[in-house]
Amino acid sequence: MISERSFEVLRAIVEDYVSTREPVGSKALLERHGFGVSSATIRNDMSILEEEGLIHAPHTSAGRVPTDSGYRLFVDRLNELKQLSTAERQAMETLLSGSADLDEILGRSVRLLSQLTNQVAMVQYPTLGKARVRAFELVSVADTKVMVMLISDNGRIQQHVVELGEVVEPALLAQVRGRINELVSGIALADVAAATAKIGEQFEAKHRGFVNAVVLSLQDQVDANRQDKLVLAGTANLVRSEGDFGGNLSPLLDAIEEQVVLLRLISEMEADQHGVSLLIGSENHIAGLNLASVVVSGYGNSDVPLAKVGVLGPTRMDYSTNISAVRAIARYLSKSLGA
Amino acid sequence: MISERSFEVLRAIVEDYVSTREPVGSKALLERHGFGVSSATIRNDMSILEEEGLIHAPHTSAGRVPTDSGYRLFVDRLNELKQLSTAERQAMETLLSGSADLDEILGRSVRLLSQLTNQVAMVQYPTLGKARVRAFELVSVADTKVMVMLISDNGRIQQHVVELGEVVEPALLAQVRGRINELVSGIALADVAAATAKIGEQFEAKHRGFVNAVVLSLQDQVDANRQDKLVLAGTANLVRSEGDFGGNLSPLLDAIEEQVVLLRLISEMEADQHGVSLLIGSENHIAGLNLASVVVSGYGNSDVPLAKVGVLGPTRMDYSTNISAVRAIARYLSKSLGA
DNA sequence: TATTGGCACTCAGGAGTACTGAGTGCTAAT
DNA sequence: ATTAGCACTCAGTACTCCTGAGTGCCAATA
Repeated sequence: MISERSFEVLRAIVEDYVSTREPVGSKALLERHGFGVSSATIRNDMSILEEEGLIHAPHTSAGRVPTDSGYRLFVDRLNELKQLSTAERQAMETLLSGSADLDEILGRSVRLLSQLTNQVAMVQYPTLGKARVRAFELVSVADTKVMVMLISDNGRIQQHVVELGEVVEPALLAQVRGRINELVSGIALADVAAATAKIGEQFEAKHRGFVNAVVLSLQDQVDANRQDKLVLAGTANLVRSEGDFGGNLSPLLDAIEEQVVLLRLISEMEADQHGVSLLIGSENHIAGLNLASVVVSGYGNSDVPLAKVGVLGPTRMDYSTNISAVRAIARYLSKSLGA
Repeated sequence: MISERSFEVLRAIVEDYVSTREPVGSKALLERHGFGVSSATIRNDMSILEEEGLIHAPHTSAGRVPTDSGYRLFVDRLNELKQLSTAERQAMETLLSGSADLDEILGRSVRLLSQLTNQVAMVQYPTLGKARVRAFELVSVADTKVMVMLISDNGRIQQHVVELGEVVEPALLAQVRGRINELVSGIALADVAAATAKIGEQFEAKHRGFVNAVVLSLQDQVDANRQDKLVLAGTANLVRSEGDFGGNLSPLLDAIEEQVVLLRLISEMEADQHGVSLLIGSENHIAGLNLASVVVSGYGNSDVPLAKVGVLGPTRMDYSTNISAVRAIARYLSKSLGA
């Protein structure tokens, strides 16, 4: 077990390294943080930390840099998080004010989060989980096109325009709309496919093409909830911290385009302290992301998280700020969507 | 006036420089393109080109690099564009197949364009121009929330969820919906505000709050068409050609986040040859974009363009490929949205 | 007049060398 | 357990030298 002071030294190293981006040496450490001891003592502590694998010297005559384990210990012992500034709180308030639909809420949140943290921010679309159908709508948008809409009781709206290839009379449209609504209103999304499976039979043969097209679109929309989507913002921030990634951003950028990888990664993360979970550097097992850290939190109406929100950045990030920003945004999302 | 061969030399320099990223010298030029002359002759031609300001030597003992004017002349004399490969055509076909709503079409197009060109692709949302209202819909999505939808006759759908702060009965909802529809169906978008201005008066006082909230949202949506939006894709590509921007991407990234700047830029560009217009390097007068080129084309139902689509990249780009890709996507968009 | 071979000249970029100073590890003293 | 002192290491910088790709010019040629 390392001593209390040794840990303080680790903390100081992490903080200095994060803010200066340069390996920190024993003397510089003394100047910035007034430990009541000499540099030799610090050096002893540092050598202990190095034995424990918490810090590491890039080369003999350089200072030390935290290892992934070092960051991990630092974070695990992080007891007070940096507070959001008043300006930041204000931005949150403004954001909160205008009520809006899901897309807009997520879009704004993710942009705000990326601004607060200067990292790449990501929000996962909420899975519908146990959500139920509130209403089904069918709206004519052109002679041969209808828009199929599915509204869930958590406020999520999905829609899709279907090309029918034939003109459909308003009366029939209304009839189909009514019939499907009867069938699906109030049932769980998971049951929609079963409930609508045989609806075609209830209509005359010549209308079945149309009815089936609509039902198919409806089922697609339900399915689309499973393969959830990710909204990203602030990719530009990656470029600004290119140095921290060894100048090689390609794997990162690829992972970002390949949203699937990120999605799986964040879905598998379990919340720990502060309701936030993080993966530091090589703790994630994705090739090319070993210099990156991910901070995520769940959000949702109750204690059951609907989905995740978080940031991605270099291991050399300001964990304290980022954790509190992610928490704040998660709280906001929970409040906005939990209604 | 420069001779025919001198122009061929310029063309070769542009092509070689674009593909190798290195200043091209007289000897290298001879090897790749078998001009029937000696390197000394080429050098003479090059010195003419340099006098004309079409090429430029980064330093005495280096080869030549095209200047902005050089690229410009090259592009203006570009008579045959690179054809899309069959694979690329196929991708377009696939894209074309699934019919979809506006967001989806634009989203897919912009992604495809960025893949075809390896540049940052951008599509401007179509302004509605002379579009008319096809239908107005009011859908209840939660006890105190309704979704206000506006469907235009060019297939564009806009929607917004409005928080009412009170529960509204379905009957009233239907009534309002019907009334507004009567008022706005078929009229030009520009006239919506006028048509709905006094509708509140037609309802009982206790319902006016609700009615006005709905009408306000409707008017907002019409207004939103004026301040058009831009969809971007492939920002990551910028990073890959970082070298061409002198390693300083910040102004570029800023311009991209500041969509306004880009929007103004592309709106002001007038189509020239091939229906495509381009700004090369310092031809655009935006600080920080002087190493970037922009290729845009209008798209729309008839000859009247609704909006622009294009790519942004380093001046050292493959203009031929990019121009034809932009044209192809513009054609596709026109076809998809012109219906 | 246009083209060519030849030659002197230039200079970015790579390789080699020396120097500096931040930082370490160790040891003996407190 | 802490400290002062000291020898040692080595990344980064600065400097020099060298090479070779590339140019510009000129006199000779077609």
